[in-house]
Amino acid sequence: MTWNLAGDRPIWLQLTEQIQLRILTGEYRAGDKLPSVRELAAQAAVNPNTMQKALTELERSGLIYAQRTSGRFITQDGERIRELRRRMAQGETRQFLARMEELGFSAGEILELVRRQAEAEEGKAEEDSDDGTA
Amino acid sequence: MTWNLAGDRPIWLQLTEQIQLRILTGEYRAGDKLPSVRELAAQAAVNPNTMQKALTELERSGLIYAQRTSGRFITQDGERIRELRRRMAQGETRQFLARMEELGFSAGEILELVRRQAEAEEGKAEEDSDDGTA
DNA sequence: ATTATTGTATTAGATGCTTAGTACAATAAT
DNA sequence: ATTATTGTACTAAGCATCTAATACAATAAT
Repeated sequence: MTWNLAGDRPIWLQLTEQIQLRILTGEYRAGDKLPSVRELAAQAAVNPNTMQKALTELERSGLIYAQRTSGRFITQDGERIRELRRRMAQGETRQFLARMEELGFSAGEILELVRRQAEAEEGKAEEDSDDGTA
Repeated sequence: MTWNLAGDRPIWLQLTEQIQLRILTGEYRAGDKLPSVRELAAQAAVNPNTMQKALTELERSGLIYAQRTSGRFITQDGERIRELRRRMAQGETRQFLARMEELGFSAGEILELVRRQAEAEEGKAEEDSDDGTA
């Protein structure tokens, strides 16, 4: 995964979300040591102050904690991480359904769209990993 | 539908999106006259300049057009509106799938979550409109 | 002809975000 | 003991957004 920052929202917020995503997906695992503020800032090509703000936000939510000079670490509480992942998925789904219903689609139509889009992507992925043989 | 403005993105952008949504859903119909800039700004409780910027953006995309002193109107091109609605739906679906797959869910799991969430909401809606009889 | 409405443009000020630069305290590494 | 690393804090400057206050031109309404 790479850092992907859009211009229409505060960067520190996007950093918070993306680091959280890395924790939820296991790219950063429970108990792991995070790179230092300066290192993360360099990776993401942002100012250390901005990264600092993002990390402070993640501490507030309890997902990471700081130790004065050893660095920052992911929480040991794996169940908390899995639970948050479940809640995120539910939130995304609820939000998606709400937006689609605002656009005037019924539950059945939405399911059909998701099914078709998923198939389309799967087909594309298979092509990408194809060796070209028939 | 009511004006719903969050603080983490430019207000003029959110206004653009929400007016567009009203056009796509038929709340504003093809050929309709829009309220004046000042009127819309008052409705949304924002500065007229901000609403002006939002409307200018919608003109750029061809969804509305301005007539010097008569006001602003929705495009007559109904097919264009329906086409944009289809594309929006596809975009939302693609984006949703991408986010869920980032979270590590398979196509099958995603479909199941959507199905369950849709049922949950349907049940809730029925309760809401229920007269209380068994 | 006069008035009101509408789109449009401009300037100024307040606020938040981001970067840049610097500094300090605590402690791990040597 | 000394040095390097780390989290943390602060100030200043640049920039975009938003609000506020006007102003002007075109034309619909009267």
